[in-house]
Amino acid sequence: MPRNKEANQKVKDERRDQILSAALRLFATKGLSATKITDIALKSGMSQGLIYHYYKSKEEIFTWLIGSAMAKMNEAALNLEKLPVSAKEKIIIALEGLLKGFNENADTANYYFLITQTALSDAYPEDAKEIIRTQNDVKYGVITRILKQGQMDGTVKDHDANEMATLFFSSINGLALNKAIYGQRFKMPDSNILLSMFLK
Amino acid sequence: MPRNKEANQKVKDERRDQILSAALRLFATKGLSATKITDIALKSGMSQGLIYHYYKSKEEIFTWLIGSAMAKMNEAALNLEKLPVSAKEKIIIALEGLLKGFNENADTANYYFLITQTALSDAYPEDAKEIIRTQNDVKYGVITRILKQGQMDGTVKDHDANEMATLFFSSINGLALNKAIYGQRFKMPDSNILLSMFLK
DNA sequence: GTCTATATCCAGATAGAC
DNA sequence: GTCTATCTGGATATAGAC
Repeated sequence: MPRNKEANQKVKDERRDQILSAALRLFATKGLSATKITDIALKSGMSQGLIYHYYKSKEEIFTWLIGSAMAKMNEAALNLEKLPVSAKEKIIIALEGLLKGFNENADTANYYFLITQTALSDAYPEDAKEIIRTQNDVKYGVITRILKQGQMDGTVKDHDANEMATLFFSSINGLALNKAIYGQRFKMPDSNILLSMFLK
Repeated sequence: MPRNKEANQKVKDERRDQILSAALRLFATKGLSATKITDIALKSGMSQGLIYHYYKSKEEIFTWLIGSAMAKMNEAALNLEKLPVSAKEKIIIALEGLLKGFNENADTANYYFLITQTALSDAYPEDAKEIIRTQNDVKYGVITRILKQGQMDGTVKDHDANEMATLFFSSINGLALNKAIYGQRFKMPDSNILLSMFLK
């Protein structure tokens, strides 16, 4: 019995992951409202009914995705801040890492779009919006602090750091959306062009 | 009789405009699928039934909006290209005009978001997607040509012009989305920061 | 032209068999 | 745990009165 319990738990986790990964792509390409539970069931290879065995509702799946996306992003941002390198280096690493992520893993761009949609739209679950509202400024804070540090050591341009951070994420977001739209056909621009906004 | 005909036509046009302007805001904040015809009716102050007197379906309203948005943008782009000023000046005018537009007219940002959504999502009308597919490269073409001209006269940086154009619109799009999300609370960054990506 | 009432359909969620 | 069948609500679109 205790043995089976573990095995069962593993199956359960796998199922939940299947659902999440199918849902992520569907939500990103169709939006929450236009994604039907049957779509998710079809794509994850199970019946509609079974979905409800693992999640209470479509909204719950959605909110779960947003929560884990924000958690991953914030973790990455905080790890970046702790790296034992200069501010300038951190900015280069961040930017190149993000662009590379978009190229190598389609889900990365999808997560970005999901977050944008959710923040913008009234039609998304309130608790998902709440997660974004409370957690979005973590990564903004990290980049702003790094930029300010770079200004102190003279490697970063002397524009307003908050405005630069806004442009940092606006541009990244814009690129993510382009990537999500055009997929393989989208050629990521050279990171040096973007860097020239921030670095002296 | 011929007199009334004109008056009637005017009322009809006004009604159609009311519907379009209500629909634009709703589509931009909720997405196509989550926007109900009753929402549009409520916001434009008429009954559901009447909407169908002016438009065949929700999708038709949507496609109409996309068409007019693309037409306006392309017209603006082509006018920009014809201005009797230097390439550098054109880039400055374009960027500052866009940022100003986002600040002064909320609909501008909404149009951008609508277009992004439509390009990305399978759940949007095929003819709307087609409009974007065929017309989106007009403005890309304009900016790319201006950038190349600026490279020839030595005022624009020597990165790949296509990549710079991509970054131009990605950044603009990202800012438009931020504006659409945060409205008044969003402070547009100084255009000089963005310009530093392109100008020497 | 405009409204109210309604037919029709479709999707979310549940129930119950295996 | 998984499926099929079904309940139920809500949204699109239409019909018909004024």
